[in-house]
Amino acid sequence: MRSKLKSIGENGSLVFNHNMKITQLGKSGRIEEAIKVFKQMTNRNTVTWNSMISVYAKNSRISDARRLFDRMPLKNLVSWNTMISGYLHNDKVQEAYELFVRMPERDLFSWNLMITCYTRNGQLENARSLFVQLPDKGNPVCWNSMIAGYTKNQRLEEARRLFDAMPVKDLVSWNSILAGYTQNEEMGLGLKFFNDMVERDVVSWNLMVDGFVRVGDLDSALHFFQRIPNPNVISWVTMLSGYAKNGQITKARVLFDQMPERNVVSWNAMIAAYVQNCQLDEAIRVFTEMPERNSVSWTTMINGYVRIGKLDEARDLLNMMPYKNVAAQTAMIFGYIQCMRMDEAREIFDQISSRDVVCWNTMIAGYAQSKRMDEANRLFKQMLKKDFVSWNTMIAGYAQEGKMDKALRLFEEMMERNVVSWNSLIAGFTQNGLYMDALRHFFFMGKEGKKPDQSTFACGLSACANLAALQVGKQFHHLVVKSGYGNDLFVVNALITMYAKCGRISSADQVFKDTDAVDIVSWNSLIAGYALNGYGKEAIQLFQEMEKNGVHPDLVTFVGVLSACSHSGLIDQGLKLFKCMTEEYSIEPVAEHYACIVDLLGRAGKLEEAYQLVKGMPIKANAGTWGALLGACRIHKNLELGKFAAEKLFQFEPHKNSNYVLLSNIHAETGSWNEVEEVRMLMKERGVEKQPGCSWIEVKNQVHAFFSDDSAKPKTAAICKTLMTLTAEMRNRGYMPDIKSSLLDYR
DNA sequence: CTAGGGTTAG
Repeated sequence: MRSKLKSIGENGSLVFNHNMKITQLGKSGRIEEAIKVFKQMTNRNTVTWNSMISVYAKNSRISDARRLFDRMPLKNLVSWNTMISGYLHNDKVQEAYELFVRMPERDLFSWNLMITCYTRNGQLENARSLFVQLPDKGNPVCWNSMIAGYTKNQRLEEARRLFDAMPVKDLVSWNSILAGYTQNEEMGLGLKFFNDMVERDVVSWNLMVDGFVRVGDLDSALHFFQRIPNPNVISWVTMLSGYAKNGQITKARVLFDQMPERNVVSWNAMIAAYVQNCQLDEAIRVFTEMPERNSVSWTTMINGYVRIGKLDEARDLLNMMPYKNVAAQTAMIFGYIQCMRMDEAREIFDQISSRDVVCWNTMIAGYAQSKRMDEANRLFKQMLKKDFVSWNTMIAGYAQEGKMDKALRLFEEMMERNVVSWNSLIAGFTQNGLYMDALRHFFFMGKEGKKPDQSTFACGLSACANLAALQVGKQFHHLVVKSGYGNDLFVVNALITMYAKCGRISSADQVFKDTDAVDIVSWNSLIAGYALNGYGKEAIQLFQEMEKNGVHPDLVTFVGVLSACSHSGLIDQGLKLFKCMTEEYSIEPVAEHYACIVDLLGRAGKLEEAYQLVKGMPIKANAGTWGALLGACRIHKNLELGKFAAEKLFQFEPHKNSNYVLLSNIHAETGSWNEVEEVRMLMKERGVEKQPGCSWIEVKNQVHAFFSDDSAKPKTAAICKTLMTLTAEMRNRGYMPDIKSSLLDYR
């Protein structure tokens, strides 16, 4: 009897030990070893099965977990909860709910797992309705899950309302609200809340340190870190990575050396710190030194090599990695995409069995960047779970291809849109010259309650610039200041360009002067603005001022300053600057520079020289270059060279109406009417359509566009009548429109 | 063996 009991006891402790071993192996990702232990066990108990289910689930092998769950001999409540937890960790909301409904009895774990499952997948309304049904409201755990769900979705007010209504709050409740503030960069509110807390633990302190790191206030972060009564590994790692993110690698290393205890995360953080600062030699040294590595260690190293373009090293590491995971494989895919090695990227992608949304998005983005939208779309359609990034990548991809109809259709199919969705669409319209659509959607965005960010403003301003819509542009300016983007350089530079293109160079200048720290793009924008408005000398002065300020001009600067010379007829200056650009600044001229110089020489009557320059260009001439030459030929009525330039130009832009008009005008002005007819035939042959004449005016801060064939537009008749009255009035006052060119402009 | 707040990679 005694020995029998002893043997059961020994067996029991053996099972217990094996169960522990399975869990432990699962936690370090050594799933194959865990399976081996499980299979070798002769007497498994329910906990054994539950442990193995959990191990499978946490290593993204959810179908294996389910197979075990269905096969196990005796399920208890924990088995059901474990399986639901598995679905929670694998974002399978539907499957979790099916089990939740079917299970014989539920405890607080079951309820909380299901609620968390909903909140983690953004289904807050479903979570809420479960929470309402929850039988036991006395326990704070489900309340806390709801609060975290709301804060993670930026719904701080609703979180706060729940918090205030809680019958019993524990420290986690307090910390959840605090996390809402610190993680959403509301450090003013966060600090106040922290000070009001009657009790704090190390998590509260860590949240404060993390919050200050997020807003870039490292001094405050350090101040709080030093005041933590009992800092733990997480406190140290948070501070360390705070330094790393801000490029203070030395301080990060000092912290690492001072750490009283290190776990694998501390080592990983140090690797990440070196990777962020592109010190791969140091990173690999830490990687080699560390006592044990996990998948994050490997992924960080692979990503580090990818970042500096050392793909072979990255691939070697991936091959050496004992348990490859999606993140590491995705990092490798990303690397191949960056180097345009799409086939190798796809090969890895196809090998991955459990792809996550990041992996899919990376591959789709690769195809979008390579302008292979059909392949991107094929993958997009195969995706079961899409996030904002998936949709936004597709929208931006279509926009980049100029297929705004497809971009818009996807945008409208989206259930919910974020700022990036709006920005992708609006930027697409702007880049494709559909400025009115860009502005329209900017205002739709406001109606949907989405706040524009710096990128939205930059795109909107660019649309205003191209429409010369000064009044709307000014409104944008006010909105920009009100929204706190007045010092964002993308916005500032767009403002400069907007004012310049609207002919308000003094306003552009004012914006430039009012900005604390301008960059080279600001200088370039202002110089180009002066050039555009015919202020050649001022543009050159600004260029010299820029040099005095120690800002090195780039090729864009010279496009601006050279076009200033060509617009203002500063021929010698322009040629001198061109020489200076190549010789002193060693900037290789691009086609835009040549176009300016051709224009300059043309205006000076040096047509032959201009032609020789184009012929001698080391790079391929573009439409702008030939266009400049053609324009010069028109001024000097040089038919021979004009015809030649036009032929070249037609190769680039065979369907651009204005090129044909220009050539036709040369013929007409030299009296060659037969050739005028020939050009007309050529256009017909090539199917060149007259681009509808387009004009727009701003009335009461709204832009109204008119097209010459736009008779369908309501009120067009009325507008035309008014215009005729205006024209008559102008004529009465002695204005004679120049209709010479219009006569040649056949329809 | 299952749940709520804080760290490292994507």
